[in-house]
Amino acid sequence: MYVQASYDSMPKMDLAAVGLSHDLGYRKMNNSAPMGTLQTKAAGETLFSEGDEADAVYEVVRGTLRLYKMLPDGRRQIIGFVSAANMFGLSPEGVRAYTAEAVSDTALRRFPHAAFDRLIDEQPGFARRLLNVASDELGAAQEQMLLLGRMTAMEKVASFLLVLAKRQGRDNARSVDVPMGRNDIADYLGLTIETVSRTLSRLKRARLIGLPAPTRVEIRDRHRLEMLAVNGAAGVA
Amino acid sequence: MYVQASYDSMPKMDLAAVGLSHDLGYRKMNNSAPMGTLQTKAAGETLFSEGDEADAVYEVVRGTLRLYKMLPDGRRQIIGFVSAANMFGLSPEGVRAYTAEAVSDTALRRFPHAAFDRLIDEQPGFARRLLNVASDELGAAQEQMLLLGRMTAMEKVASFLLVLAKRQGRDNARSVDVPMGRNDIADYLGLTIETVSRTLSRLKRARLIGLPAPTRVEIRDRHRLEMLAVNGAAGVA
DNA sequence: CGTCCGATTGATGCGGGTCAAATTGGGTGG
DNA sequence: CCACCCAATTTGACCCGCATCAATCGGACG
Repeated sequence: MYVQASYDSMPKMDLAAVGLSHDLGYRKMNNSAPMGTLQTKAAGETLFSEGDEADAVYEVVRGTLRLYKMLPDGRRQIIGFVSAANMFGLSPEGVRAYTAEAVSDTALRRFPHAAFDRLIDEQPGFARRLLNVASDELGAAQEQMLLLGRMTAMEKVASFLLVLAKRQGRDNARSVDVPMGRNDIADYLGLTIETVSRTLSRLKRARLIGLPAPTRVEIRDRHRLEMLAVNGAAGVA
Repeated sequence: MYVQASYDSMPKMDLAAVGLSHDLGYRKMNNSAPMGTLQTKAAGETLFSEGDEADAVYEVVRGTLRLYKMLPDGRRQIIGFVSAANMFGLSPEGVRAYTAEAVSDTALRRFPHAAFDRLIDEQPGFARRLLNVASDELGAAQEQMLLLGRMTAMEKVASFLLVLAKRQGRDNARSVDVPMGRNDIADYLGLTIETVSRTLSRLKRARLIGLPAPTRVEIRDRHRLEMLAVNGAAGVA
């Protein structure tokens, strides 16, 4: 399992949730042969649930997943969306802390923990890479805490759109793909679907965005949107 | 810098914020000689600020710190409290993502990143330990997202008290020390100080807790408090 | 063309924020 | 030991942003 380290221009990886991308080189580490087994999930299907035994890490090949936690009465908090070229599911203790479901049809590569652990021990630098990924994830989670705890609905929605855009972003692409429904957005931002919908409508009315379809947002005035992401509804009808 | 691994019964460590504790053995790793330089901060003093260059990791020897992020208009979200025997401040990219301030008078040990990185590379197993810590932190951050996004004030406060108790916990200790003020609690739970105060008062009136002093909470009915942490205000006057 | 499901829009209510005032208690000096 | 001071906490009155409840709306599909 020893391989030559080569960390440049490799697939991206997310450790658990939040959309940052990282190159880990797990592919080249196996001499360019892709390790891990491929599998698919149709939209809405569950990959694993809170409480399940955690015995593998996943890479998203195609599609998007939502990761969420639930309260006993059904209230749901989505802790992150994971899309192509990102990884998730690393949890050292044996039990899943959240559920993973396909938002759209997805293809996934599965890496059993055992193999992953071996790499950590045998491949110098690999662990540090993972650590960097974990720290970035942690940073993103902390950013989301600021959003959930201290931002208004308008700030939350504006921030969300900008993060989506940046994540997909060919730089300043006008059109952003929104694969998840309003329900998912609401449960990610700590709002209701009605508030998400109303807020998007306000942004549309103010001509900051366009909504050609529910799953597509056209950013018309990025600058003002960025102002809103920090200053709230000030300046929007 | 090579040492013999020995991971049992060692000081605890927090990677960034949230109160989980982990044994990393960084002390024994240096042949029992404590590495790192000692320093102190008086209550209210700042250790580092958001945006500063990150060049060290810290261990809390005595006291408690708050880690927080702020919006440009002054709104603050505390992302975690760190107390004795825990660590924080690991961030691979060069810039601090949050500010660290002393809640009470503190003593800290400072570990420059360079030395830490060397340990990661040279000490087999150390990186994996760190990774476990990071993953636990991430899990705690996700738990806090659920709290911030989907819990009521009552659930937030009840959860907070129970986490505090468990963290200090000689098992089911009645009396919990609350070193941080109402302002800090509010900014940690995404509430205002008035709401925190009112909620604590309700719990006191309902005889679930006692408040012998602002910095001390006596847990009188742990069971009902646990119910509240999940079911909200149902069943409290 | 009808059905269905997600999204939008409208009307109303409430949990928690805001503004303001009283209370408490720890620290200090007489 | 006591009186005072000051900051933190608590309590009160009121208000608002977002949730809730309730219709429509609109596009995809048969």
